[in-house]
Amino acid sequence: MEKILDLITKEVSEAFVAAGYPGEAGRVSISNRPDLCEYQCNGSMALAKQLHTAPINVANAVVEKLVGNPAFSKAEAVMPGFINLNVNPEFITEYVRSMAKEDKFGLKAPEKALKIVIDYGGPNVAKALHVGHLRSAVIGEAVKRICRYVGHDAIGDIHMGDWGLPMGLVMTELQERKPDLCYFDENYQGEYPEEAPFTVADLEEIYPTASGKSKEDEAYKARAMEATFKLQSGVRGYRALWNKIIDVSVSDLKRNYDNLDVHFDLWNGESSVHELIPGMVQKMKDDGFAHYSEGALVVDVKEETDTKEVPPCMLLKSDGAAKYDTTDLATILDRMEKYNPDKIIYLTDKRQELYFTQVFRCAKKTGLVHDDTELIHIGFGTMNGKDGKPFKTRDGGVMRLEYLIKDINEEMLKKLIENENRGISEEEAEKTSKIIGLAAIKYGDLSNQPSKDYVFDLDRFTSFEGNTGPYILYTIVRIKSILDKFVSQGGKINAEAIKSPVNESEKELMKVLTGFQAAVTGAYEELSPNRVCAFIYDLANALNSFYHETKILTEEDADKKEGFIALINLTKNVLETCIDMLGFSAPERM
RNA sequence: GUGUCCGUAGCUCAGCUGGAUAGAGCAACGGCCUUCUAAGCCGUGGGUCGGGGGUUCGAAUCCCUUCGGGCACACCA
Repeated sequence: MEKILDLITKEVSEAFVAAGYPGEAGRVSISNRPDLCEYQCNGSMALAKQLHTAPINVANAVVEKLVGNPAFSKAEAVMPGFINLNVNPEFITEYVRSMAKEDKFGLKAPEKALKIVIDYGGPNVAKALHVGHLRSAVIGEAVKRICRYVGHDAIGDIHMGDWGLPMGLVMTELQERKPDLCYFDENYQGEYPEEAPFTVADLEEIYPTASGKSKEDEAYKARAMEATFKLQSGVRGYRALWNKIIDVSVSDLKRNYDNLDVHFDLWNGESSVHELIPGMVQKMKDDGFAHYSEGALVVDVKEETDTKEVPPCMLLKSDGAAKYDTTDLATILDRMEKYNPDKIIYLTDKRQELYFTQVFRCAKKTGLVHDDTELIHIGFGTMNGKDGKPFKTRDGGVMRLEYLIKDINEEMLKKLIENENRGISEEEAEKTSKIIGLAAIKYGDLSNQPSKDYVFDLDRFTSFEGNTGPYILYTIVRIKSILDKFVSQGGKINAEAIKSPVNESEKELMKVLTGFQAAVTGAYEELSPNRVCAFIYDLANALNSFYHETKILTEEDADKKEGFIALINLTKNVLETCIDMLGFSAPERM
């Protein structure tokens, strides 16, 4: 079904046409003066400017045509030329009733389901996830789920850093510590052992150590580079050892991402496209796009309209090694071959903006993608601490993601225990605290605009008052509680039995519900999950107001009661659908 | 230096393609639990939308300028 604003706009546009004006001027928006009206149309004023007439004359003429329209309970022209509208309650009621009946609350399917690859996560193998990885995972997962809900085919790819010098460093340090490992024996012919000769904890300690050594010790660095080269050129033992590193690391990453309820369809990395690079580079040379500059092989991506200098995209460094650029381009090539996506969306820190314009231009210019393939970079801002500077631990180090989540969950658990224990067992409390904790973290992030920096304030997030994830969950749990009680009293939920509103807060709740479709499509079009957050916050507020004004279970009029139940049931379903899109869920009790 | 993003209440943030009195939350203050979860609801106070110009009937929103901050500017990812 259509968005409610489109339906209303249609009525008003017809009135414009009937009055002899172009219909485009009939665009209706939600009123910004709720004390005066519910919806408004400002088209008369823009139109009057073109026609050199007084706006109020246009508005009056249009309003004349709106009189008697059953959709509206009020239509009036107000100086200097606003058209103020109130919609007939039955119009809203019917719309909400349709939402209850239809699949996806009446959300229109897209004309064509697009294939969308979403590149997010971007962890490095053998390194612990830290807070810097949080936004990519949280926003990326939400964007993926929103794309899917809207009706597109979205593929999430983690795109791990699993190939360059870091791998060589880890292997070098391993050899330093355990030189007798069979992996380093060139004459070794047998099978390599099942068991990895290290744990995740070892890896997480080994990498920084090795990285530190290589900065001070030239010889060490040279060995690491050699190890990297051996790995990349396919030396058997190095490949086998690398596989172990991947295995150990990936299973740990999976555990961490599972905790965040973030799931990838593809666990590809830089290594996945390694073999595509030589052919791709050769082709770019043959096609005349790549040329040497200062010893490096580059593709120029400057454009005449540039207001700043855009450096060329570098395929091979002057030492002949591939770069991050090269890997990303090869990844695009790989994705085009395998999935032929309509869009590829990247989620990284916004500092990589210039880098991605280079890569995207290069991909377009060299014909890696079609002219109409959309390459999109969502650059998100930094997660800051209360001091407004990038989030750090108390001693100034990088905060591990795992610890951050643990801190939140512990705070939540404390809070749950402090509050009434509604017969909740310790076990349930612990489970619930994790659910609420995740909602707090994700909503706290997603309710901000992706591109902006935001302040991650643990105290604020765990105090969970106001516009927070826990408030949304609380609202859902409240509804569940009423519905459970209703059912246990022998009631039957008739989901489609939406009745005309009996009071202002019920009407308001309905009006907010009608904004579902606009919120979801807006979030998709702008790739901004915060649109969904803003919507559910409004919805939760409207529900809570309604809750206070209306006694639901004790309502004696059975017809009214059936309507109340249907309405809060719909509200619950919409809220749960939305938080699922955002990537978290609600507990049964809290 | 060049480019780019940002500056809205004490704090954290909304504000859709310019519209009528700039909105929330936190914090402060005042009400509301014998009745569906008070993690809630209702209310009060708090703003020259960084400054200055301009376009417009009308600007937080568009343009210019200025101040203050973040970030990026080929062999790191």
